[in-house]
Amino acid sequence: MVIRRRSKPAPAVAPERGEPALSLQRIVSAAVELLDAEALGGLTMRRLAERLGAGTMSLYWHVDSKETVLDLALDSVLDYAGPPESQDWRNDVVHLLEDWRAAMLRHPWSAALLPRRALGPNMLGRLELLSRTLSRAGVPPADLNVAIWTLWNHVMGATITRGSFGLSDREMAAAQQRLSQLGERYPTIERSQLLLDSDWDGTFRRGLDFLLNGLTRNR
Amino acid sequence: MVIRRRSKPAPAVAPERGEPALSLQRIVSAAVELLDAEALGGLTMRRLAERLGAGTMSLYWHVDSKETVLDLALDSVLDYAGPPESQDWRNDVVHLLEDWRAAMLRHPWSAALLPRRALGPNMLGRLELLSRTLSRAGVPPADLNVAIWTLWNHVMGATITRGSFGLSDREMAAAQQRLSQLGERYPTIERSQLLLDSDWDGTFRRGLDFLLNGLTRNR
DNA sequence: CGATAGTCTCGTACGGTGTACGCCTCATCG
DNA sequence: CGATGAGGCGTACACCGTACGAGACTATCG
Repeated sequence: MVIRRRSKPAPAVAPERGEPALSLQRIVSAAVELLDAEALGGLTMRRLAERLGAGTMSLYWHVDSKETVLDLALDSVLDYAGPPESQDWRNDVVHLLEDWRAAMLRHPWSAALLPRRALGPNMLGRLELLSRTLSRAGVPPADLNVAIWTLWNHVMGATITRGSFGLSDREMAAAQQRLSQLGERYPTIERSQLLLDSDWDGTFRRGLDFLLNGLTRNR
Repeated sequence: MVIRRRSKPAPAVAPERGEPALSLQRIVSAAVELLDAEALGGLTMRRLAERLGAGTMSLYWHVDSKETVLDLALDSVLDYAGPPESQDWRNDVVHLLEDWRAAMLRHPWSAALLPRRALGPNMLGRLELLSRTLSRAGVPPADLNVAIWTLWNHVMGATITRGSFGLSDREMAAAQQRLSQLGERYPTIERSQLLLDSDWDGTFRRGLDFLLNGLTRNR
């Protein structure tokens, strides 16, 4: 009887012609695809390798650990080529932050990865750009860090909220239903249809306006 | 040779006299203790059971899955007996939100659990209270949801940021060091010592003021 | 040419995880 | 007494991340 090598399954994502079969870039982008398709729980080193047509342990030549893969995946989703610096700094800030939020909402798993300290180059690039723009707008250096973090907080909070609650209409309707059944315990938020009638994009935009007003008015 | 039952180890957390050995309450509070002591990765169904002096699978009589345990642990950390309604609604709001943030910072693992839709009774209670207070402050019903979510976003964002970046001085110094070595790529945030010189509590408070000003000024 | 030293791939194995399943004990009730 | 059901738990399974070391292939040097 002939023992034949188990044939390797064809990779779901073929390497570009002439490119190395495995590389950090290919690993990261395959990870993003897998996360997009199957959410956080779907990313497994084994499945990631399979998708690349490689052995599981081969990944570890390019990558320290699964944690690294996640950090890189998160950062890779945040690349940004902002608009050229315009005269209207406020427009620039709004654009930067709305794009930021949109990028994360495009990849719903990214919100869950936020609560880890991971400052990749793209994240830092965005912070740097935000910082420069605010400086240009006249925010004095002493207030700069406050301004940056406040805006960052707004983006992160809104992203997580939207990602957690804004997903499925069916689910939200069910939640609101449950809320109604709880009856008299939560009358106010039940009356305002907090879970159903929320305009997430508008809320983000209005909160942003309030913050920008406050941050720039008092010099 | 006598085969004797392996003696069960004494529980780290003894049941109250006359209370059932295992109960949802005891499970949840043991989970919180374990999370406090060993962070998210330290919570294991096996270790949780061991801590309670019970068999692992016994937990599943009271609880559907580990997910449930986490949801309950998160919510249990958020109970709140607010101050009696005072005349100063703004004070009430600030107190509620600062306590909210403080409660989560007291249990650093809680931030990582946020990005899951889990509206436990305590969470809902806080939302309800916030909603009532804002109503009392004169926020019209049409703006209520925007106001609630904006403030919620601020709390969540600030909590996650603080929990991620405000932890270890040593770590932050290292990060800022790395940032300096990256040299010319991020000059602005390097100059402002974004990672080191940040006043997290002050930032939270100031951002909150801006939001409250904006949310209540224009009716 | 052969030897040597990287660079990269990967099979095996280990200790851990969450939990499905079924058996056990025990209090209660008829 | 037997039946019932609540509650506890041991075993087993599939799956996870990854340590380890053996190989393949290439480049470099004597």
